[in-house]
Amino acid sequence: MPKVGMEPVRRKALVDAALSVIGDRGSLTVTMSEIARRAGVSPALAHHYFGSKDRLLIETIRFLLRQLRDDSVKALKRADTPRARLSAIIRVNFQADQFAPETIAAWLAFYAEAQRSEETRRFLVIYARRLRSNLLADLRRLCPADAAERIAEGAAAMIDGLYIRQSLRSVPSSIEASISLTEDYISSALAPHSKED
Amino acid sequence: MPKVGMEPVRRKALVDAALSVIGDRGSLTVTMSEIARRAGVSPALAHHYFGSKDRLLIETIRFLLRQLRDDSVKALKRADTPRARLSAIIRVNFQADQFAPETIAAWLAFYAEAQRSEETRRFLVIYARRLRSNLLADLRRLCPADAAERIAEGAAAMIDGLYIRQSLRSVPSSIEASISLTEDYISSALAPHSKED
DNA sequence: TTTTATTGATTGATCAGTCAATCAAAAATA
DNA sequence: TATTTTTGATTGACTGATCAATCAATAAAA
Repeated sequence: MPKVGMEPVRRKALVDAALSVIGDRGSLTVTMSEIARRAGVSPALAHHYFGSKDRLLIETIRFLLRQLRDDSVKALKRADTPRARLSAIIRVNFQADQFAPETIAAWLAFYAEAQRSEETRRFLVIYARRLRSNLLADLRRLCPADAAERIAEGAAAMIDGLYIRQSLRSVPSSIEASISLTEDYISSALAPHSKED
Repeated sequence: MPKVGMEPVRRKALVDAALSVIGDRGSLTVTMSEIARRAGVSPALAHHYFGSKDRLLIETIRFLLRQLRDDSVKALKRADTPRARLSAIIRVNFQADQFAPETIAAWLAFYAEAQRSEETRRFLVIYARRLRSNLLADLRRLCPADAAERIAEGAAAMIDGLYIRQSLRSVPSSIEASISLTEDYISSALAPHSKED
């Protein structure tokens, strides 16, 4: 089996496996053995490539973040008006794969971890800021700066809140319902500033 | 020392200690020894009274929930108009002690735990439903039923979202800012339904 | 004396992390 | 081309630490 060039393959497989195990378990208290087993390698190999469990977990959250960023960039490219761009941002956050129970569980686990790990916290702060500033950029074109800031703050909070509420699987709020709730918030918050009507 | 009637005293001390340790650590992966130490007793005593770590944790979240419910009941008693009651609900959720970093960390930890523990999940679902139905009751008096449902959903999500965003301590959003953001959401969502203007 | 409160000592399980050894491909050499 | 050397990939077995849970023993009240 020892073919050369396995490193990137194994790293990817281990990060995928970590995400999958974390999603299933809904917690970061997963063992290296379990992750390695799902990736089809030995626990020792996971340590070989990542050095420690913490590093593997950090790489895993970076992966999650990168994916969301890439999706955002792609979606924003397809939208032209400020209002369409706002809708695109909302849609990306509630995309099917983002809204899958395992993905939500993983994000939640990382939020909890951020209370202990400074590095994890930094990554999540990056996410929070990015969401806020993406919204802000387009809102500024639709209303005064101070209103834009408030609406961005509110919309970001609503998105995160719909997300966390979804994690309880209590009121099976659908993707569409979440999107339209956020859309309506932005629309009615913008209403007083719209030129027409 | 063995004075009779210590059980309720110890139970309370242990639950308080658990909450405190969880808040500090920002995680449920805390040891019984640590909790017991903070409560000033031996780990064995904690097991004696609670049977297991899981039970102690469950009692701890029940305590958190009961506290929030009691505060809500008290606040609602002081408000008379529907709109004032809505404000009261919002204010309770952003109360100083609820918004303290350790409390937020504890809630977050329990949300993560809810992915694994059915019992923990049930408790959080109760919280989510209560918030929603408290809001709903008064909203129904201010707008049509379908709009009330949507606004309740949105406001609950915004509250939870502001909460989780606060946990990152990135944009030091103040209590007042969070309250007014939620108030504004409700006001502007209600605007189209208001009799005047 | 019986009951309640309390603990120290111990056990058994779980895990992250280490390490020496193996195996096979690739590169170097003959 | 054939042979040897080097190197990357991989693992099984092990270690040390941590921790939940148990239990027998003690001490003080009732």
